[in-house]
Amino acid sequence: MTRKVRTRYAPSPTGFMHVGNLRTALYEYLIAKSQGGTFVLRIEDTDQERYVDGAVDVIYNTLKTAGLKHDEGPDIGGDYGPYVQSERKDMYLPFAEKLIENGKAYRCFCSKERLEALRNTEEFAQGGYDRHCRDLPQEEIDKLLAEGVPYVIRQKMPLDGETTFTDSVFGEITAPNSELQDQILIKTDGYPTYNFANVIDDHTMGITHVVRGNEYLSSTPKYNLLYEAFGWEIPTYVHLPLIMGQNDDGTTSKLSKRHGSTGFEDLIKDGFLPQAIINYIALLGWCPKDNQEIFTLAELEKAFSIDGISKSPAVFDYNKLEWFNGEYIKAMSVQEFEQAARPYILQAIGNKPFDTLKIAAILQQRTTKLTQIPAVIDFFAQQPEYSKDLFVNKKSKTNFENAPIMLKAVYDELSVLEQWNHDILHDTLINLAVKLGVKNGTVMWPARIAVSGKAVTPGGAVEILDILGKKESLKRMEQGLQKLS
RNA sequence: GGCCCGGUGGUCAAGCGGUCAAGACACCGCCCUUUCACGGCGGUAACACGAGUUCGAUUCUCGUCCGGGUCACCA
Repeated sequence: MTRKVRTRYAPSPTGFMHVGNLRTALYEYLIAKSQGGTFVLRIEDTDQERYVDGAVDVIYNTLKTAGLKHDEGPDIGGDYGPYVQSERKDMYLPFAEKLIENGKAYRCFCSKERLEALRNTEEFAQGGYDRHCRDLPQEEIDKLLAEGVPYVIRQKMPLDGETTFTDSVFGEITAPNSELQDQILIKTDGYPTYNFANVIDDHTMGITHVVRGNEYLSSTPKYNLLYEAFGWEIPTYVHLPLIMGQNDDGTTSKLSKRHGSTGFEDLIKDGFLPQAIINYIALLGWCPKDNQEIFTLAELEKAFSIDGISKSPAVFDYNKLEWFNGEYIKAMSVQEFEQAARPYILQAIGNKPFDTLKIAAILQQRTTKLTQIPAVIDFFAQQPEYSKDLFVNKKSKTNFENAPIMLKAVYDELSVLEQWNHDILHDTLINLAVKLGVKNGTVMWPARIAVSGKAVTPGGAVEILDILGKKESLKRMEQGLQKLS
């Protein structure tokens, strides 16, 4: 009971890290870390046909950028290796054969053709495989074996009664055994099926908490029967509520690509920060005692507990993720933000020699997704076409009468400036407003419109002038004056 | 369809027999302000339904309805 906690993340290398999987990985990590346990990475590649080259790297990279450091795994080793299922291939068959000896499993020689034909019957729709080979006479088995007929090994399920197990999230769950099919344990290619390999690996690797998505809840009785058949200690099951996506018609279903970006990489490409993603999905299905929302990974490791996991599925909300992202962006130092934003800034300004740090500074407080950046600062690189109506603004008390006057005044003041920096620009313009006896906005607005050509910009007139530089600023103001005349 | 699970505002959610039913996102309004945003303040909005149990049900039980998951030599 006091065994040290060991959890495992066991993805198959498909080349794509779904946020549902990431969240599972996160929770396994947190369950282990919150109790001083060990987090293991195991690659489940028993499906040779689906194997994708380079997919394992996607897993490593994702875990790394997400900060989920595993304690044991294919790349770093450990006492329970190997950590790749294909490398453990030889250990599964003996376990299956032991089950045959105990009468808990049997060889099935049914051909794929027979199974295919069976599949189209009413009978199969009702109860699945007809257990044709379940009670084959020994001599028949020997004969088929001698002939070299390929076979699979199936689990012999109890025909009646029921199986009960306890899940630490969902509580006690009972299912009738008649629902359980004689599932395949070892395929004709000698590889174990996922379900079988999973049990063997989890046990031989000393996994104490089996954490996985709720979609496995209904197959858990089969797992339990396997553990019992071997006489092994049953692990603590932790089934996680599913992450759903909202469909166009208002219904929800398991989050998939039709709902938008669902891969970790995709989300990053969309401009989300790894830590924001982690923080958000941590709260999708789990709630801390005190309702705290912003968590560092380290804080999560402290606060996480299984009893805070909820039972009902959660809809993935891009809005809220974006809010988290904004919070993380605001919490960065300007330097950090500049670094994260740089590619997007450069995308907009190209090789123009603007100060990216200054641009980052005006961007930081109003950015919630890095991908928003290019569109809002495009005017730096090139003055957009704009209507002179922009010069009219009620709140700033500007109109076609005073706008040209203000702009000209600004132009005159700035054109004689020896130095060009934020503070000087700021003081000059504020003083100008005082001198003219108008509110700040009345001189700032026309200036900002003239140099940006946009009604909405990150930063005010002063910041933009500063970044643009004297020459470009004056040029744009001249054009603005022309437009107004 | 069988089996399993779930059902508190649009979304995430607290609640675990007695609350005016928290909080966050989104939305709306006001304030601040050289635009937008940020920030501050405030607002709209929920216990699926019906029976029980109980002095008292969002909370416990059952049924209904709705939603989801699962039924492969895929994981």
